[in-house]
Amino acid sequence: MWTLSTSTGSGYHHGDLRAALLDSALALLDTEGPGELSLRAVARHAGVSPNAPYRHYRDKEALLAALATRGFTELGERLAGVAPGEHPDAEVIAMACAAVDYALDHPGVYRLMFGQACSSHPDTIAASDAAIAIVAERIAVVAEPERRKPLRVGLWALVHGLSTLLLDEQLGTPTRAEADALVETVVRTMLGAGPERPDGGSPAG
Amino acid sequence: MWTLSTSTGSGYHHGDLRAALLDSALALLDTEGPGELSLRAVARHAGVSPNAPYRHYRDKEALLAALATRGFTELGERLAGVAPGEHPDAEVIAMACAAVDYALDHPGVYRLMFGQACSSHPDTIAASDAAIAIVAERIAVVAEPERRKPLRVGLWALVHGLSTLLLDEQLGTPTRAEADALVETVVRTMLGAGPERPDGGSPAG
DNA sequence: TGTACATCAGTGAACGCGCGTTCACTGATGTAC
DNA sequence: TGTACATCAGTGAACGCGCGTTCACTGATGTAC
Repeated sequence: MWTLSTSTGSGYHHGDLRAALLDSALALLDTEGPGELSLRAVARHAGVSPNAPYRHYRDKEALLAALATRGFTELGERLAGVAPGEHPDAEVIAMACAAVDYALDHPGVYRLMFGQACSSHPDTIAASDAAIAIVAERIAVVAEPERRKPLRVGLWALVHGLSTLLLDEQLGTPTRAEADALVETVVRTMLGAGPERPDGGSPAG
Repeated sequence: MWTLSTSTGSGYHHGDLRAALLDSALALLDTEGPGELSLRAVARHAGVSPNAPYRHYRDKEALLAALATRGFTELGERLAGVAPGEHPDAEVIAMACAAVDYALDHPGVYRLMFGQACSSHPDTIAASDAAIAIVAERIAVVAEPERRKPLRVGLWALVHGLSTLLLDEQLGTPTRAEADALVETVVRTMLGAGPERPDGGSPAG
């Protein structure tokens, strides 16, 4: 089952354990959340002995860093994939929804990404910076220069807050559709745009 | 040192171990963060044998719940203590700062309070609801009815997002004063009020 | 005021557990000839 | 095409650790008489 990425399938040699371990870690993380994740459990899930991971990652921290890096990369792709809308505010709202969706799709990885632990690894930092840059770039279009920084931080905080509150079930247990609708309404309200005004309008502009 | 709360001070009997354990847990939690907190470490910090806590708390979870409950109560007191300002927006901003300050003062407890783990205990839920009610009450003054819910959720998410991003050092490592200033600017910007307009003005009002 | 005793609130040793990590080893792979 | 062998990528057992929790026990307290 893991062997489809290469031609080998002997059983003793795995094929692409490095990637399979990341997949396993991701699967476990989205069930349990980081902190509970153990390297042994990852190996177990990948069907491999407890120390096999050490052939591919220096230690547990290295695997977590790789996971967080992959997370930021995927998040960045989603953000970059948001279609440029006719109205800048709609675009910002769509990006907010995309980010929250990512968090809801990958709770454990999301928590890992924004926890304190993983800020150290250079790869992770680079991937994180790249994702942030995508957002910053688009916000620059919406707001006049001196409002950009607070708006960027505020949006980030708003989205991150919504994500974690939803993940931790502090906003009830909405369906995905309900959660998306909530995020849209909240972001729209906070941006000062009316609930349904199509052209949004730069707040206090 | 722990015995000042009662008259006993023999050494064998502690005096008020129940409260001392909470104090120890709080101290440790603010250093390390939850998840790393062990019951044994709490007992150690309180200068007591590993199983002494079981005399006062059914298990580890019960102690954590008590800690989270205390946290919500203290947070509620800070929020309630925000002086009613002349301008409603200023009041909301002051409450946001108070909440972020609480998080910065008690990182570990804050993380515990808003983690998934502690939402189960009824006392904790009650304390949490009380704190939220305080905020909701004041927001009701600022916004017209149909904007209240998104505004409340949005503010909560914004404040929670700022708190966790600051705690996890994702917004650099500002001093307390810098952090407060940032929070004020961000909240003001997100509310649509101009950076220095004294009367704030209900956004999009 | 003094003493017997129930109760309370600690101790210290032990349990089983899963963890991260290391060790010596071995099966599979692929390359040189 | 066949074979020897270095290298790679796994195995299985073991290490020491700290954990949550339980057990039997004991020192201190306070109350009844």
